[in-house]
Amino acid sequence: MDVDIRLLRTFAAVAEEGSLTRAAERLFVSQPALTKQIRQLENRLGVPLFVRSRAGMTLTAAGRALAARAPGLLADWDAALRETRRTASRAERVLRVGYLASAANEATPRIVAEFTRRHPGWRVDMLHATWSDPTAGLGAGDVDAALLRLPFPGQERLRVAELSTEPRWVALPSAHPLADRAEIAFRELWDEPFVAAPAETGRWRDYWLAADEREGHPVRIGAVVDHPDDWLSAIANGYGVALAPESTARFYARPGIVYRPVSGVSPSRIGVGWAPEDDGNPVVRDFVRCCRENT
Amino acid sequence: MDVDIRLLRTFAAVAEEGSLTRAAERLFVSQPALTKQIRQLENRLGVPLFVRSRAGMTLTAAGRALAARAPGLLADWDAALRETRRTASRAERVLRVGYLASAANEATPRIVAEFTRRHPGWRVDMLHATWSDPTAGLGAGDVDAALLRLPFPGQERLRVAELSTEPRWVALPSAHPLADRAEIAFRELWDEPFVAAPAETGRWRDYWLAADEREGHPVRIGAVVDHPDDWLSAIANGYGVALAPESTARFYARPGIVYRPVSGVSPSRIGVGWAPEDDGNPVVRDFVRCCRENT
DNA sequence: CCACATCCATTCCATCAGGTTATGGAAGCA
DNA sequence: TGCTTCCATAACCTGATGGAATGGATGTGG
Repeated sequence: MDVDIRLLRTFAAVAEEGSLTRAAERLFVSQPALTKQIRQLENRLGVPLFVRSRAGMTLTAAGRALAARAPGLLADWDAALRETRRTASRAERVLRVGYLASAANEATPRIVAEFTRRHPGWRVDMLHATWSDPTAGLGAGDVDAALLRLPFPGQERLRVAELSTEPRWVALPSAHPLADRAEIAFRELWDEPFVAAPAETGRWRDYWLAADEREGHPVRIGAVVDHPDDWLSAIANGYGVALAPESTARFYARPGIVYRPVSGVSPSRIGVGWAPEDDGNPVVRDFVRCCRENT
Repeated sequence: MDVDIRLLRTFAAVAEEGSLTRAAERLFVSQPALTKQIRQLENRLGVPLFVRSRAGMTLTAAGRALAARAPGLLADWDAALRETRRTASRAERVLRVGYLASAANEATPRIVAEFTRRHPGWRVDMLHATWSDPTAGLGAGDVDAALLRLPFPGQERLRVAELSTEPRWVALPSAHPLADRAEIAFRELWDEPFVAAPAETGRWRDYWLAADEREGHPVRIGAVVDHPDDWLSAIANGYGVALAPESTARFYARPGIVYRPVSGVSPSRIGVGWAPEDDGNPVVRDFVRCCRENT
């Protein structure tokens, strides 16, 4: 009669979406998998949770009772796991720092060096995040701090200190007609296909498509990627262009790709983030201070 | 990074017992299974939770953090499942009643008939419990009410109304030297091997061994059984004798077994139990009233 | 001092649960 | 009638899980 947490997550997703098909997309599994999971949950509880119809999945009274509790249970559960991880890394004297490829730059080694100088015996683990998680593991509590690009979705629930800004440039295939220009106006890129981050990154994706600075002009998506290497390949292969912070030109120089300054887009901001629970954590505070003093 | 509830239960058991071996016994699985589960939990969290030694399993700091939260999480989880089931059975107009074989007697059909007369459209599901759960499913929230033998472990957390008492008799193999006596004094049975309920039923098991009424005389266990049929077989096969309520003599008459009155033991009490959450539930209250008025 | 008991870890194996793809069936819509 | 949109089912494959037997380390008692 034991029910897996995964089943509860599935249930919550289906209850929210009102549809197996849509929930399946959101959870990145096939629809039949959810059919089975929901039925399994119903069997283990001995209670029907949904009424099936062509219109979708509608909650029964019992389903509503469970749906009302599910978010709280899941949140408590995740909080307990986070707390456990935090305890562990403190006990081991390890500071876990997530970073987005594009947010780690020349300052990073200085920051880490300064931190370890101030905290002998401590180790800094730098954990590389994919673009599908713009919080670089902070949102899930996998890290104690993170070097990020602002803004990102979920920012309200975390603490963030802005460290620096950089102009945004554009990455182009070298064969691109604009590739030999010294500087490019953003409006000239409006009709170009763009290489974008996965859709679930929401606001972050929009920011890098500069969706707000197109004066209503629609975005064309040429490819969706999740990782710097794929990003570079997609651009080199001519699937599209992409905005990128200036430092990317130095860190990800590659044959087949050129980087050019862009006018008419706001600069990118780099920040360091941490969880509100760590406001009083001297180690995290010190790491943030090192970030501030070394950028 | 999703962690199964089962792993948390395992973890809680191991943390409490301080030993894989003992926890394995308690959970009715093999010790290697727990070795694997604990390791899996540690891997998924990326955090060591125990320090292994020949003395057993000792919690690390992170392990203590998780152990502190685990009971609450598990309790919330179980409460949510209970609530969901309760909602379902109310919506379906089904009253689920658990019963111990020995607690259902001649009154039961009258109770159910009276209840369905007062609640047309409702159905009563009678669910038979094994002796390893003297709460007949109430403790786990599987039923809305239960017909029980008092006292039983966990009684404090439930509501109970006593319905009637019955003298306790003894069930003997027909070949037993005492089998042709009209009545037996309990002290004559002190040295007999007894057929007992599983050890995890604690107080309930002790009650049926009349452990308190032996004036310190130790109990001899001849067999452990979980089900009326096994119980009858064990007695008929001469593995031991057992106390039983008088009505058992009528419900479980069988060749090879005789029932005899016993003097010197307290009578057995039958009760109806329900969950405190249902104090305000008119259907459950009515069922309890039907029990009271029909015994 | 050696046999023994007590722990946890490891290995091997059988089983089952979970996922995927492909397909079916029902119902609204044009 | 054909198309789309739901969920259910079937067939298949992989990997996780649990059990039995065994190993290794470490105290303990005669």
